[in-house]
Amino acid sequence: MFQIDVMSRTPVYEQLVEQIEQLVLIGLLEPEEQLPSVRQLSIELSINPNTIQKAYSELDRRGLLFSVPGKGCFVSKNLENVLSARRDIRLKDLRELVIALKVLGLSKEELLKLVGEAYDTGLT
Amino acid sequence: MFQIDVMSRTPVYEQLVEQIEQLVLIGLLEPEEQLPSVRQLSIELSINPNTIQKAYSELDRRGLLFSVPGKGCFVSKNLENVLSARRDIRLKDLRELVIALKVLGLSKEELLKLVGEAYDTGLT
Amino acid sequence: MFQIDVMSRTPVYEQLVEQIEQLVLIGLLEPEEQLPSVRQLSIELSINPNTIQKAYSELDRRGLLFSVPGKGCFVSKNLENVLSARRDIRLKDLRELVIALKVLGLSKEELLKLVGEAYDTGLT
Amino acid sequence: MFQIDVMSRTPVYEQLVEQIEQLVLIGLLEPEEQLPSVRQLSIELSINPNTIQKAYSELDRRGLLFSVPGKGCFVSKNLENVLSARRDIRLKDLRELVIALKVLGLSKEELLKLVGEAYDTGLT
DNA sequence: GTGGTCTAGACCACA
DNA sequence: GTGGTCTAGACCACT
Repeated sequence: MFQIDVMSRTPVYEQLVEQIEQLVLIGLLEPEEQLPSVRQLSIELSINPNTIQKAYSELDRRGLLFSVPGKGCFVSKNLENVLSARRDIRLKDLRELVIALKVLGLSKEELLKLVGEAYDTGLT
Repeated sequence: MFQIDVMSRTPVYEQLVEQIEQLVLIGLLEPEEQLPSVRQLSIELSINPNTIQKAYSELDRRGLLFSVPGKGCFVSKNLENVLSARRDIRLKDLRELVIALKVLGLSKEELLKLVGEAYDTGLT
Repeated sequence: MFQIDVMSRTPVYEQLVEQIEQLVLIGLLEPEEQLPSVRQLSIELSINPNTIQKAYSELDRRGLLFSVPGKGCFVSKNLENVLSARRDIRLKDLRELVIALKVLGLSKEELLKLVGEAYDTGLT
Repeated sequence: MFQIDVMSRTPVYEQLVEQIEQLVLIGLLEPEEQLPSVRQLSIELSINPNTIQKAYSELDRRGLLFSVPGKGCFVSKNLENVLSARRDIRLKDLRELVIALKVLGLSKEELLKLVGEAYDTGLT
C-alpha cells in the first residue's frame, strides 16, 4: 500500500505523511474511512510503531485525519480547509519559484509554455 | 546586508548561501567583486567564522565564487554554466509543483493566470 | 583500518577522503555497505568528530556514499558516473605528467616500458 | 617574461618557481646565466619583492640556481642531480597514477596507447 | 590582514 | 544510537 525507502534522506515518518496525504487528497482514501492500525502498518512496512504513530499524529495535527482512542484513525470529513491551506502553501512556493526563474532570465512566454506542458503531461 | 534568522529550521550557513546566490544572480554582486572577509562578516552578523566559512566554501564548490587563500573571496566570472544548471533544477521543481497543484484541483486557466501575475509583479 | 598522518601537509579530512575513495573504487567497501559511524571512527583514529564529518560530507557530495541522518553512512550503489568522471581527471593528469617527463628528457621507449611495469606490478 | 595570475589558488611564489624551473629545464635559461634582480622583477610583475625573494630562495634550496650576495642570482651549472631528482619524483607520481587508472578499470593496451599519444602530441 | 584546517564541546532531529 | 549544525578558540601558510 505504501512505498517506504528507509535509505532516503527524508525521514520515514514524513514519507508516510506525504503518501497518506496524497491518497486522501486524490480521493483514494475517502472521508470517514478507517486507516490501518499502527501495529498492523508497522508490521506490513517493517517499521517501528513509533514512526507510524508519529506520522499519524502529524496528519491529525494537520487536520487530515482524526484518531478515536480505542477505535482507530479515520479520514477527516471536512477537508476543504485542509485543501485550501495546502494549496495556499503551494501557491506561495510557486510564486517564489516563478520569481527565481525570472531572475535566471526565463521569459514569460517560455515559462507559461512550460507550465502548460507540465500541467497537461502530469498524472493524466 | 544579510538577514539571518538563527531560530529558523534552515541552517544559518544555508540561509547565507541562498542570499549570496541571489545577490550574485541578480547582479547586485558583480563578477570579480570581493566579498566581505570571513571574519568581518562573522562580526557583522554575530555568527561564528566557521559558519561563514562553510557558506563561502559551499558557494565556491557551486562555482558562484572563488576564494584565494590569503587574499579573499571573489565573485566568479563565467556564471553561465551555473545559471543554466540552476535553471534546470528550478524547472524540475516547477514541474513537480504544477502537478501537485493540479492534484489539489487547480484549473489550468487559474494556474496560468497566477503564474503570469507572479512573473509580472516579482522584482520589477 | 585507515592510516592518517596528522603531521602531513595534506589535511586530515582529505587523507580520509582519498583512502575511503580508494577502498570504494577497488571494491573493498561494497555498495550499500555501512561505514563506521562518525563518532566511532573519531575514537578509533583519535580525530575530532567534525573532521570525520567533513570527510564523509565531501564523499557524499562526490557521490561515493550517501548519509542518512539518524541511520548512518552507506556506500553508493550506482558508481559508474563517478568512476568515469574520476577516470577523466586522472587521464588529464596523466597527460600533463607525460609531457613533463618528455621535457625532462625521458624517451618514449623508456616511458612506455615504465608505464607497463607499473601497470603489471601495481595491486595485483 | 612570466605569466602570474594573482587570482590563482596556487601561491604566487610557487607559480614563479615552477615557471623558472621550466625555463631552466627546457634550456631557455642557460647555466651561469644571470636572472633578473628581485627589484626589477618585482616591478615588472607588480608583485611584492618579498614574494620574488621567496621564489628565488626556494629555487636556491632546490639547487636550480645560486645567489651571489651583491651580484645577483645565476642558473646552476650541474643540473644533472636536479634533473634526475625531479624525474624521480615525476616517475613516482606516474606510477601512482598508472595504478589508480588500473583500479579504475583501464586496460594496459588503452593506457599505453594514451601515453604514447600524449608523448607525441605534447610540446612538439 | 586573508582563507583553511582542526579541536573540544554543545545541541538538535530522527530511529 | 545516528548524522548535522553551531560556537569558541586555536594554529597554519600566504600576502
